[in-house]
Amino acid sequence: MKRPTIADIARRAGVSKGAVSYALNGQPGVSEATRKRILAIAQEIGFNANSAARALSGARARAVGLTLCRPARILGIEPWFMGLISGFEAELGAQSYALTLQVVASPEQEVEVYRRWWGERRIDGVIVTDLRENDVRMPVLQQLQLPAVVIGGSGEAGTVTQIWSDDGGAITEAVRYLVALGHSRIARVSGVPDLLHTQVRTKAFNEVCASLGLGEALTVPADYTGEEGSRATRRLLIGGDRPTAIIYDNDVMAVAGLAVAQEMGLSVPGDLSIVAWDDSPLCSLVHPSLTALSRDVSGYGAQAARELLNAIDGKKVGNVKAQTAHLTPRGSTAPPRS
Amino acid sequence: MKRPTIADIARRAGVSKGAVSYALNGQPGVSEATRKRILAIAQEIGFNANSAARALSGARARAVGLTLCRPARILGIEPWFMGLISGFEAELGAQSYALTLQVVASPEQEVEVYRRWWGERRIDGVIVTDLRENDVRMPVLQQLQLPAVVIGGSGEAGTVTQIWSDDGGAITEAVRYLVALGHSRIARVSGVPDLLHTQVRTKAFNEVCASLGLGEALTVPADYTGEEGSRATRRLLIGGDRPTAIIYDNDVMAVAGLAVAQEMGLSVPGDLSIVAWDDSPLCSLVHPSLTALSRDVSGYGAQAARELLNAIDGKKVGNVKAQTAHLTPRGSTAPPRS
DNA sequence: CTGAAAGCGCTTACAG
DNA sequence: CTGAAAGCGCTTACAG
Repeated sequence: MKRPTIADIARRAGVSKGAVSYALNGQPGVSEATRKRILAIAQEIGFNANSAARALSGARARAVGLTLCRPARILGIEPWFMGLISGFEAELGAQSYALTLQVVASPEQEVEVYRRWWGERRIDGVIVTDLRENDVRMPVLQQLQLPAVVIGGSGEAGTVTQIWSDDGGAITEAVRYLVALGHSRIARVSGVPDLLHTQVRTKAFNEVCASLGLGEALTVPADYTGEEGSRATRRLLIGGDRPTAIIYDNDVMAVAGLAVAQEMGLSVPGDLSIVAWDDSPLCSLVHPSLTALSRDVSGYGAQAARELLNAIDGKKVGNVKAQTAHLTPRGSTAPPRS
Repeated sequence: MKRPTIADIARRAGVSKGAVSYALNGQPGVSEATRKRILAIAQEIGFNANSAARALSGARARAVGLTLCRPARILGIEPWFMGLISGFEAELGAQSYALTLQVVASPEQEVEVYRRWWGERRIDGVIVTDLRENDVRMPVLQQLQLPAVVIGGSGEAGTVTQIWSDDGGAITEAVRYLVALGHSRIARVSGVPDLLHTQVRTKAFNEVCASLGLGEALTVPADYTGEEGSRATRRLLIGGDRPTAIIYDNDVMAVAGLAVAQEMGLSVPGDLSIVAWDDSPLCSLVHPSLTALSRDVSGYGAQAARELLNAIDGKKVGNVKAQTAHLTPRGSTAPPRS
């Protein structure tokens, strides 16, 4: 059961190994008839080029890396990453690129993994998520000259291709919608404050609240987990002048917030309106279903993969703006009961 | 910025490349002093062995493969897979094995991916999930002699190492608990009926219901998605003689079922008790929190990875029984309101 | 204990 | 259009 090599094909076709390589890779240097014959033989014997040999002789590793820096307990229920991953796959699979995954505990570990992967030539590029202010990974990517694409930056020009979306615009739309419904006390439960896109959202939230005369814009920082989402929600609802609407930075915290409201005997949306970021099936799973800022997460992932493949091919690309999330009203938002 | 090779180390240490290789891999053939010197240099210049070269010269690819055969929309919210993945990682990372992921649409595609990966020598083994009756993947694994470990089989001896858990025992415990609370009309919403562990659960459910004299054990088949979970739940609750308790084969469907009950004006647990399989943070996220059959999913994954590494090392291992899921009572179960 | 060399399976200039 | 050969960076028998 030895796995077939180009030498086997060459022997059966009566040509050199070089010719087989050219034929298989669609390079010029073999006649059309020979190419056809070689391809037929390869097909017949179930040939797959040894990826190690290929990578070693200067070609690509044909794999890209993704590190996931979240504790296991949150990774599991945040639909966001799996949505991204299936988007990557749609694009990578088409080009038979593999996706190599590693779960890490900190950005420092991510850096180590990047170094190791790149040193081992195990991957041709990486997809970077959760960009932070002064992110430790960026100088390393630059130093290693590791092709990369960053997801979730602020859109500011940098040294690495970014896929970003106008989160500020999206949150502005959400606030305007709530105000139109009659809300004036609108609070927000945010994701990790270090993340760049959290900062973008916070800034936009503050601005729109100010411009609409809503007074102080209250953002309670959390970390995307259900536990922190619950805690932040309780903190907001316990006060005397409690908000009539809360915007959450992800769907998991919004669902947790809904549970807290129910547990406190508040009706949603009667006493409290809820808006979730990152619409996912989770938002439609609960009762009432959650109004959400929707975007095509797997499309976003596919776009990122496409840009990364371009970067690997040496095509320098600037930042790419993805679709802005749009509001999908569902059962969790309504005029406040006065 | 050329990446360093063993030749660079050999030159700096004044030894041959062979000596460097022995030193780096902990093989005998170099003196302790030389080994130390070589390791220090490798450390200093940030050497990582080129994985392609290593794999090509007969060593391992140091990667294992995992295919995920679920539509993107469900993958995203099912905590199960991410839990498994983080378990794999805990074990693989420690041995610096990489995890290669591919999302596929069907078992037939999984077979193709296995063939390609193995042909390319891209991976040393695969983790197989969602075992079905007469699974098309099994003969291929055997034919290719591809090291593998199967998750979620029935525990019957086969040609491939299995990690399995006693799902029958777990569901029996859940039914007994509900009966002890006073329930007699207990229904179940199952996962995909083709899957072996679904069949194991169904059989055990039927048996325990019969042995406790509960009459016909009603299982409505679904597919793990929220949509089907809702549909199945509606179907069960619409009838005249509706169940007072429902056991769901995963957490996502249980959450959907809870929403349906709420939407129909039924109180949980007053009018309906709910038990979810696969306890995950999702179960604690909703209100009321869901009673669940818990197990350590990422521990399960770690165990699977460990067995796979053993299989790759040629150690033949029999089936491994993992911890049986145990009942974690929460707010969604109570005596039925009569 | 160490060095020189073959070989893994490809790709790719270089000759014919 | 095709063949013969070098080379990618390791590992591993084989001599010394």
